[in-house]
Amino acid sequence: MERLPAPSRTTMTTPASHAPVRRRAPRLASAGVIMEAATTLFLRNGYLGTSVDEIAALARVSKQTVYTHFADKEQLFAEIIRGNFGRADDFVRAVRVELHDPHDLEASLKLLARRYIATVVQPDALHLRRLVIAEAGRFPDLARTYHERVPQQVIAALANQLQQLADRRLLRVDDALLAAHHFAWLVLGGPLDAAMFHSDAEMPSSADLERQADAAVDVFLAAYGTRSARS
Amino acid sequence: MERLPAPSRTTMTTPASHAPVRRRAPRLASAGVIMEAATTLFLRNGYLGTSVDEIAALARVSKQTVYTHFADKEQLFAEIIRGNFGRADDFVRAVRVELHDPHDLEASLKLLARRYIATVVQPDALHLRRLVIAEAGRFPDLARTYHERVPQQVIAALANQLQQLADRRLLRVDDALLAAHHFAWLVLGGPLDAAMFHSDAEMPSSADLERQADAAVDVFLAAYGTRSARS
DNA sequence: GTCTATAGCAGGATAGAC
DNA sequence: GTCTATCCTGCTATAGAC
Repeated sequence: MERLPAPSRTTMTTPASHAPVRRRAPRLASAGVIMEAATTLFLRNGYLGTSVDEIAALARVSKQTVYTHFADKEQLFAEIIRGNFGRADDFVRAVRVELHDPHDLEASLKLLARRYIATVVQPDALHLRRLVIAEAGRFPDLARTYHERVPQQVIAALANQLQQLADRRLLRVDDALLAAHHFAWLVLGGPLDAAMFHSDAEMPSSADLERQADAAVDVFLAAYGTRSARS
Repeated sequence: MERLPAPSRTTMTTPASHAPVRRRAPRLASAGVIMEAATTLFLRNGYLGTSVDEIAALARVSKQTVYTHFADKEQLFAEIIRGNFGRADDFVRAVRVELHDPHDLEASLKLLARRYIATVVQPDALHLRRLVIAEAGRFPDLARTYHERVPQQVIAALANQLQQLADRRLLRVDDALLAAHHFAWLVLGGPLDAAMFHSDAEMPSSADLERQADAAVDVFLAAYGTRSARS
């Protein structure tokens, strides 16, 4: 068995660090280390591509210790995915703050668009997305729940704010949820699609992504803005 | 070992049935049957989730026969993915035909938008997409090439036609490739994202998808149309 | 709770007969 | 080219000592 390097003891035991974390009894130290190791390996090699032996080795515990904390490999996997349900919370907050009472709506949308892309094409977020999609056949409930709790939460928050802006006549929006989808996919579509198929190394430059973010907002405002600002 | 049902002898030996098919020597019958079986299983259960035993059983050949036709499991997988590079050809042709000299541009775009969604959320196309993304880590070159040859071909064809329409002053387009991305993701974003996370059964209704297609085109034309047609 | 050791089986790939 | 039989490795999960 290959000897794996010691796990970097970063603080990620419970990614959803805000929200009312009512996660049963406080797990012992080793459980956290195991989850950390398993997260790394599942994200890198997928569910079937990761063995419990590897997880134990990376966590520097025996395989049996893994099985005392988690009933089986499936449960460990599910718990890891559920532990990431809060992953978009920071960005959701940013949406609410930035669009609550914007002085310059176009500037606020462009800022959010850039941050939206940055949040989503972050390697961990990308690999998590790939993983959940890859295992949607094996874990259909988990995939559906993840979708509702993470990406759809962002869309819902956007829809909320767009509706408020429409109420104040700062946007012309009929269907706020639809408009939120249009914003999201104008902004994310290109970068996210490319990122899903490419390895981490071959991402577009930040400058390029920012130009795409701005262009997406221009299109969004052409359709939904109150004053057409295109040349 | 579970006895699998006989493969439905449909015609899919070489999905890219048009294009200059220069696929070395004409393979023997069994190779086609094996690829057909392997395609079914890879799409359903993923690369690691599919065993060569299962493929052989579904193809009704012995495992050794699989290995006489394909060097190993990886090569069989790669050949199957490459066999799907022509998957978008029909839609690409439709783009060229429909936007070549449209009498009613809005109607043509809405027709294409509906067909675009239908093409992409088709179960086989969806599972293939999931599969390629899931294995992007294990087969990075294959994933990149697939992306260039299939989804990006569609975008490129769209960009071409949008540029021609812009030359004829039927659209206002600066960057045709960017505009094509905007069209693509306004149309596909919502449905495709939902489909990637959900099982086949829980797709939105066709009527719903058509309304989304129309709404996406409305937004596209608000930004890129020559006469703003929104109320 | 943690370890070492192992059961029990399925995986990819090959040998050798026909 | 196709088969049956087999090798050997690696997998999930458990037993049993401490």
